[in-house]
Amino acid sequence: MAPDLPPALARGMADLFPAGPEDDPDQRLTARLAEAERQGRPLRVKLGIDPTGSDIHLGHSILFRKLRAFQDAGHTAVLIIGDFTARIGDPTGKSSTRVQLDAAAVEANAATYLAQLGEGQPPERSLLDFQTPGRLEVRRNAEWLADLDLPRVIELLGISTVGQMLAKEDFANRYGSGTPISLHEFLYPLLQGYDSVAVRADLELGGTDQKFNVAMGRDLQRHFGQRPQFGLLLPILPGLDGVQKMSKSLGNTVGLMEDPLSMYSRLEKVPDTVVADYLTLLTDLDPAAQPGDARERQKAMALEVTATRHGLQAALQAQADAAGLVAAGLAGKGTPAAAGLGAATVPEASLAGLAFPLKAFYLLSALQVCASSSEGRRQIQGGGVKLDGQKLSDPNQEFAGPEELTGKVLQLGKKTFRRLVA
RNA sequence: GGGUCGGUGCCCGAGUGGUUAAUGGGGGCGGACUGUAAAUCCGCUGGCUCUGCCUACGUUGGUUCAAAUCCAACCCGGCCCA
Repeated sequence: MAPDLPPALARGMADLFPAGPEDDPDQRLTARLAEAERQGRPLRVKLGIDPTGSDIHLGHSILFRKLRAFQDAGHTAVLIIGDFTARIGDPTGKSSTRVQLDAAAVEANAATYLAQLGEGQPPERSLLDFQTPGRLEVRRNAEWLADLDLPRVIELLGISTVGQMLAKEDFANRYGSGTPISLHEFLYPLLQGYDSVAVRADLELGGTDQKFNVAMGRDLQRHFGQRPQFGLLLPILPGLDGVQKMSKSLGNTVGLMEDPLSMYSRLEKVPDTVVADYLTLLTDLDPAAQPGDARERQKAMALEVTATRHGLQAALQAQADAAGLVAAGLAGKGTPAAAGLGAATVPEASLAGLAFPLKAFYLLSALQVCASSSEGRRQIQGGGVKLDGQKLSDPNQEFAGPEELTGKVLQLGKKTFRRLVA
């Protein structure tokens, strides 16, 4: 690793390659940075995302934060939206009409991604700098992948070998365990690598699981007569369980768009073992300078991460509310200070449009606090539902009209709250 | 293409004609406990404004009073052979 990479760029880094002689701009990122500065040319820093879902979570955000660090250092972020790769990446055979539908969904996802990254927002309030001229280039890879002709595809396939592909950890695992691997999946690393060729990347960012693909980009660039890119890899952020990676399908994520209270209260109970990682990867604080007490360290981390998204004011309010809820809970009686909760931190739920009289379990599903009315029924029977601190016991309890509920706080478990409004 | 084994609820995995949304584990949710955590213990874990009614064991048909369990075709996958 280069010891002299600026701290903002080096922070949290898991791997940087190649790492050859210190003065070789093709072998050493610091030398390339120095060269770029001499030439007055920003580096082109590539980050690819596949718009396969609609929510960005903190696990994704560490890469965007790093990309932002390069923007702030004066370089050009090349954000590649994998609208083409996201489509072909789907599991086995979809009909062509299905592919068309997917294209629309992919485009919709891409739009929500950009919005979550802060498109249209001033730089200080968004994850990426969308406004400073020359700092951001958003590209879609269908631009150059959709029209690849067969000869070119065959050329790409010729650059790698089955042996190389099977050396990739993911493929090796699946092959070894008898899990299917479709042939087109072999094309994936090649297409991602071709993205680097298309945008003439100097550097690609990715998680450590991307090493193979980033390295493939280097091979392809060399094949097409370009200077191979560097690869800067960041760790995979552990999820809220502290064990597995943060991933939506594992349900251990914190969404970028979550309200301050839920963001804070989920973060402050993350396992001690990952607090340092979160501090390093999600904030600019010095982990070593944090409180020695484990609980205090959790709180400091949760506060700071929440503040990076919602501002310090909202984060402090969320912290106070979370503490208030706990205090009320420990007191073991009465409302968890429904009135004391900061209005901004408790999401509102509208009663408008509901048909009265309605039963308690139906309220839960109608407000989408529970996934189904059956689940609502079970939660009430399980004693997990409170209205203004009063435990509900009968799922069939009826409310005659909205006035019985308006202004009250509906609570499911310890961390889901809805302020009922007309 | 041939042979063979297999496709069960969020995941893994029992079940091989007949009370029952379908053993068990994981995960998830709720409760107790606690540092709002971990560990542990308990409950829940298909849907429906639900004392009942629906839909479920790859798909479609068939046999039977009765099928996830038997038969046929088809779809999908692993392994071996080509």
